[in-house]
Amino acid sequence: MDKTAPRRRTRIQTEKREVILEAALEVFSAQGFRGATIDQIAEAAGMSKPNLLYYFKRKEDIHTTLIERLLETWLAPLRELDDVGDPVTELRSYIRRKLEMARDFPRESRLFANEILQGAPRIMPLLEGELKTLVDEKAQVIKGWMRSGRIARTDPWHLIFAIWATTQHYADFDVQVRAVLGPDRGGDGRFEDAARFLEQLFVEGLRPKTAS
Amino acid sequence: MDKTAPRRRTRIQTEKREVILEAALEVFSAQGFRGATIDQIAEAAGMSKPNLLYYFKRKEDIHTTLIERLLETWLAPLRELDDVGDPVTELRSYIRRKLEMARDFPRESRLFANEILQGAPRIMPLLEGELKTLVDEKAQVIKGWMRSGRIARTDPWHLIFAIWATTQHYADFDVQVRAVLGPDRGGDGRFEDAARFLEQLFVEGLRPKTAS
DNA sequence: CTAACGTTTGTCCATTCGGTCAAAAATTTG
DNA sequence: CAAATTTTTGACCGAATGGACAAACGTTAG
Repeated sequence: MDKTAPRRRTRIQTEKREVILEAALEVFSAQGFRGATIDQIAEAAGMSKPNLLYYFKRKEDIHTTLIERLLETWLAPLRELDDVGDPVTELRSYIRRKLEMARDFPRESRLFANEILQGAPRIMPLLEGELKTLVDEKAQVIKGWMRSGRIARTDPWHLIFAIWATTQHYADFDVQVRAVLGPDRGGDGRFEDAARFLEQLFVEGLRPKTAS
Repeated sequence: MDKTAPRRRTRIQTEKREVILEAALEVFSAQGFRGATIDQIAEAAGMSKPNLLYYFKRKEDIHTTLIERLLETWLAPLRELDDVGDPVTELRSYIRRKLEMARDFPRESRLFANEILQGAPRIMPLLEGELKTLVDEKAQVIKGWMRSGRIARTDPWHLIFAIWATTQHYADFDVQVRAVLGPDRGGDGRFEDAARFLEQLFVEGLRPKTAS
């Protein structure tokens, strides 16, 4: 008679858990795990602390749920990187998708950055497992492109790092980007400027064109 | 008779403050400001908490001192970016210097990243002031190079962001880089691989060479 | 309607944390 | 050496924080 079987989730539970996760994303991404308090999350979710703890037993459970869910969304663009079609076009649209994610989901990006910065205590296994596997796989695809001479020979792993770094920079270091660009250039247009720049950088580099 | 004049600093004070700052860098960079506790810093510095508080009245004072000091070191490579000499060489060595800083001072990089991620609450003025001024100035230098056709025309500000992002990535996301590269490729050689890759990326991009 | 189950809240608790303070110990100075 | 000053420490404090709990309140199915 194993009564520990996980009970079916109620409608209210489903909804409230969602509200909590949304609020927690806001707070965790801005304050980090230790910086965030349950009270802050509860207030952002519009409920009392004990009520929140009814849906998630521990603070860490919220964080874990958030990160697990995030990782899938986060890696989706890389998963889509495909062997068919023109390599330069493929990479260009990967960069574009990643930049759009930095624009549309900056909180998720910062949540992830926070976790990695602290040494990834809660997701180390995922990095060494799922993530590494996926990157290795895609690195092979890129290597194929290089072997067939359709893009320049270089290190595929570091190429992927460079794409991650440059795109996520616009989410993680947003305040710095805005501060440096100033009120005018730092406005909404900054993502389009970034897109144009990154496209050129990754495709052409900085070497001047020897006349057109 | 203003007796509040700052007393001369003792030898012991000078030394102990240094020990504390070193310990605090270790702890702050790994835990963030809120995540770090005075006890942790005190222990890392080999002294009792009240003793530490004798040298720095408040936790925030340590952090502020650390960041102010850091910013100078951090911007030094950019300051050196000079108008004389070959632009590609200049940029290449800027990238190399920044990458060396990521390798040699990863804790400083993470301290800075933590601060920016949390919205730069303690250094916003510096970003909008000193930092912006410097970047604007160097952007003009780069623009000059572009006008004279010695490097390709593109956005100098986003170019600087890209250099920051790609180099600091190896400090801030170190655990992820190691996890993905695995034990062999993630060893000491990863910075040289990164250097080679970044040089090629920024200079040539990915477009395949049209036969040599 | 009512019993069973799900949800919410007020209260409470132990721990941690930043910081204080007075007194002891060590060091410097005359 | 002795007085003055600096350094160190143990004990302590109030506030914040993660979490427990039982009682009250709502909802729903028979």
